[in-house]
Amino acid sequence: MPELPEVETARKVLEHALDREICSVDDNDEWVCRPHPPGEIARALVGGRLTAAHRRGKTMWCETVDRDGAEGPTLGVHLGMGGRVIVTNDEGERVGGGPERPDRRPRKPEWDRFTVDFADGGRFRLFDKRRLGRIRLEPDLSGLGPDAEEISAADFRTRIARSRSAVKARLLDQSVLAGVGNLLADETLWRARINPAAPADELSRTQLDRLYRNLEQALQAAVANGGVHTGEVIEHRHAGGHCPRCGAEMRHGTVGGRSTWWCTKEQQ
DNA sequence: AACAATGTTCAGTC
DNA sequence: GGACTGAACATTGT
Repeated sequence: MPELPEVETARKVLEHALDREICSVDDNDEWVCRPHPPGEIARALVGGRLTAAHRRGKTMWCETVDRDGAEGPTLGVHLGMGGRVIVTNDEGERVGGGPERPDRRPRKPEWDRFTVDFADGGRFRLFDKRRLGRIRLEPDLSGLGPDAEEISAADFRTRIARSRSAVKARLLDQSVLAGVGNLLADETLWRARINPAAPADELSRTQLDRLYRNLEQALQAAVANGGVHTGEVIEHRHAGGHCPRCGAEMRHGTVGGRSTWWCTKEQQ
């Protein structure tokens, strides 16, 4: 489920993995750790420590130091479509909370795509059934726009409206602003009563400001309530669903290459 | 059985 | 260069 709110939760979990000596690293999943060959990330980290956990949009990265305390490489962590960060103590108990979803099915060990073991017996792992998450050294953040939680109204307006593309495609474009995913985009557009397919450069100043306000509100609500799936329109995104405000039918289509639902009456 | 799913990236095309 | 499409990744759920 990771969009900005979930990734921020994961970042906080990751903070529990800081300042502990790294004694071994399993980086053998060549897909998740690409382009690094197995062992490369391990060599870069073993003996050192993670010292800070940052986030911009859906991308996280840790600062590191080596065994002598000198600056080490940054470690990029991306959850992809369904990855989770899990940190445990020396008794295997979860620390730092995070999604409390009890596992209904037994967890296969191979779903741990990357693990860092600490000298104190603790462990950090990227748990990711779908293998769409990613770990890499020195991740390139230059292609990311400003974080959706931090962008100003004025910056938001200019960046979104700079193109003819559908406004939803602009919201999803991580180089325009970072952190909005498919569900949050639908929730935001529904709250703002704007058609997802509307050309971004044809939105009025009023609409852009309404979009901005509703993005910030949807973001706050998602953080407070535990994730983007708690959005007001999310449970109505299905065939036969109705708008929870006006009762009109919800319509489905593809916008910006992603599955999209909108209210036929309020989002014309 | 077929198809869609919260994300990114890359190749190909217009 | 910009924008769009489809594929790839592996698994689950409808």
